[in-house]
Amino acid sequence: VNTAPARRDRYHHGDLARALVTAAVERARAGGPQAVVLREVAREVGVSATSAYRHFANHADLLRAVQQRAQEELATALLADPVPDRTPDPSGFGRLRAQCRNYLRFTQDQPGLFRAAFGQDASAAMSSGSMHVLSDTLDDLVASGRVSPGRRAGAEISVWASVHGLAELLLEGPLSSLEAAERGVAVDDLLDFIVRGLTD
Amino acid sequence: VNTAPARRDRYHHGDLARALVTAAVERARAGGPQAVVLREVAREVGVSATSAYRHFANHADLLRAVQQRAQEELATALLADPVPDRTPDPSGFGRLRAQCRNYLRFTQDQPGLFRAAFGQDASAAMSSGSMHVLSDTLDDLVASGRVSPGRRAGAEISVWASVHGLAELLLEGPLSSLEAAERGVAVDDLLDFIVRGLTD
DNA sequence: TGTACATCAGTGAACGCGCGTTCACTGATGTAC
DNA sequence: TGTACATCAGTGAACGCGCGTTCACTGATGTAC
Repeated sequence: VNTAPARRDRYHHGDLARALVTAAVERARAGGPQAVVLREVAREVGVSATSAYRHFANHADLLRAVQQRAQEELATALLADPVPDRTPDPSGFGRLRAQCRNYLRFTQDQPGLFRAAFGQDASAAMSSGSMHVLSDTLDDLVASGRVSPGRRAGAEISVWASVHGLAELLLEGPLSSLEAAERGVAVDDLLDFIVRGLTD
Repeated sequence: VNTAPARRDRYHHGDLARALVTAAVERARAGGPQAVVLREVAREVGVSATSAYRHFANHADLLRAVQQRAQEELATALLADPVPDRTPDPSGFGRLRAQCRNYLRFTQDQPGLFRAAFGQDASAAMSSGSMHVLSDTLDDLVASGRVSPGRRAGAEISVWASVHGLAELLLEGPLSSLEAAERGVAVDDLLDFIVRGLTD
């Protein structure tokens, strides 16, 4: 797309590794992991394609860096408070619901990054971001007595799976043809479904 | 892989379209949608690459046929009875559980086909297989009084999302590093989670 | 303060790859008469 | 029953593409003395 190489004043870039990752992330944001083309990324930064090999072993290595950044951005997005004026939360599940909504919102708003975050070999995410966010919230629900300890075990996996699955189905799966209103209903239904699954 | 072209006795193949799809499906089974290489598929069938264009508009068209077959195979797999000697089913949710297990089993046993079924533009699946199977089972659960009518609305989407999500996370997502035993626990937890989500 | 030199970070040209697709074509088939 | 001919289903050679990666290289930097 942007074929014209960027200008650069100094021969040495100074922070080329970071610049390449940033450009690569923006490409992924716009077009998913497939859009992370090494030569194109270098071109955008205004550097020869070869120079990337001073900082990354190969293309897959660059993609791994993008994946990590995408996962971080997703985890950060989960923590956003979607409700400006905090509504009352009698059930106590408001925070969990908000995080699930944020997850689904992120996948809709940033499909490219979402794809990049969970592409190819995403095993590294196990110990990272989104999982911990959900775990913490579930821990608090147990602490406040909303969720019984017996329901806690493995709950983050079930919750995560539910949300992740709906995201996939809506994004490019069989539910991608749903209208906005239908999507909203599906999301609302799923949130209720999740809360019921955590209680009795 | 198999570079040697197949032999053929007659000039006209007779059923080339079907033969190409079958070969393409087997490639997808082995290596996912990316393994469906038009030239390679033609080679395996023992036919020039050009001949494929007598039966498919282009590569994407062939891939669509593969996708459809993969979806059919998944839907069929859902109906398999995984328990040879039928265990008693006091809760009445045995059939739903079995179908969910079958879904997850299919994604583990046939990752390539699963990827092919839900690749790129899978919107066609909306009206097809897996969805209907789940819907029918849920309808029966309502009919037999196991699930209240109020819980029925949109339930297939929530159930499907849960199962599909766990499949994704286990397959190439962040949970791909789980051992077999841990996977089993995650699946069992999810099934309980789903049943609870459907009831109260 | 000046200089030699190892090291680091960049360059441009080139390669091989194998794909999807198009082209002008030829062999086989089946139907009208 | 035989034959002309339109149509269908196949062929092989060729093209353009743009990628990731390697190569031998050059410019800039910083440190030891």
